[in-house]
Amino acid sequence: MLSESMLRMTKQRQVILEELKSVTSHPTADEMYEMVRVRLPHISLGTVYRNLDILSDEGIIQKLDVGGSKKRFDGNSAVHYHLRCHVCGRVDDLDMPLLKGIEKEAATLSGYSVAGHSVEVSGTCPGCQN
Amino acid sequence: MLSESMLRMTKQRQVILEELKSVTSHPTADEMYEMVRVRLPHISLGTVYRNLDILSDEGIIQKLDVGGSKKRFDGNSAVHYHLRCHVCGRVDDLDMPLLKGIEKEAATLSGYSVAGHSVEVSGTCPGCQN
DNA sequence: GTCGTTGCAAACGGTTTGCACCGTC
DNA sequence: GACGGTGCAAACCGTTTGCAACGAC
Repeated sequence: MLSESMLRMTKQRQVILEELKSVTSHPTADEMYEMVRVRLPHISLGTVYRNLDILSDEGIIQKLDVGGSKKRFDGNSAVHYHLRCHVCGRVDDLDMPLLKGIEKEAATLSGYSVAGHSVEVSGTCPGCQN
Repeated sequence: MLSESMLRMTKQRQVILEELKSVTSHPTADEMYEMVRVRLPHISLGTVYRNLDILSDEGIIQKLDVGGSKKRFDGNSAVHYHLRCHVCGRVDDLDMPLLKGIEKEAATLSGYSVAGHSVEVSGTCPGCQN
């Protein structure tokens, strides 16, 4: 696609992408900043934000709008559900089959032109249950 | 419960609750502020935020953590799903039966102590489809 | 050489908070 | 009259943006 041909692979963009792909957690922008700074100590937080935005616009990564005030990022661009711990805030993948019928049902009920759906289960993660 | 006995029903709190219960939309805090100002022109935005927080802590209303940067509030405290228009940002109720099995399934798969779940369908609302 | 990208710092938008006064219980 | 609630404004926090220098193509 057109926008792809304009994407320059800078050192910063490459490291951000590699670091995100290397973890199965769902880091926030400032967690990504800390991870990337190990390899690129002079990178700025603004650059991290800009690249995470660009990479998610391209569909290479996912920007998650789960509960909580901070957005999180997911190196896995496939649709899948999430679990969120309301004690420590961590977000885990929920490896469950997708609810296939829900989008068509929602479209019929509401008249919306449906583009997607998300499911978030909240609770206490094993580590926070003591 | 203890906290309930300490709740004072001020004019501001009462009007905020009445206005939220009177609409089926899911207003943001500043939309609530505008709605309430019709009846209480001198109310402050901070008071609106404080009361919305208190009322949702009491379980009288719901604070919605749906996609988008602003939190929204729902006078209907029963669990239900939502639709969000990614063009105009409006949030509608999705009147669908709850997915009963999903919490138990998630708990089994993840080891989480599950407290709840949410489903959000996104797309374009009828009004934004032209 | 062009033009997208970077680092920096300042600005932004939504929300929270400290304070002195006010009004409900 | 005690003490929770209010209005106001300043602070806060995550995120975005303007700008001049930089570097990938």
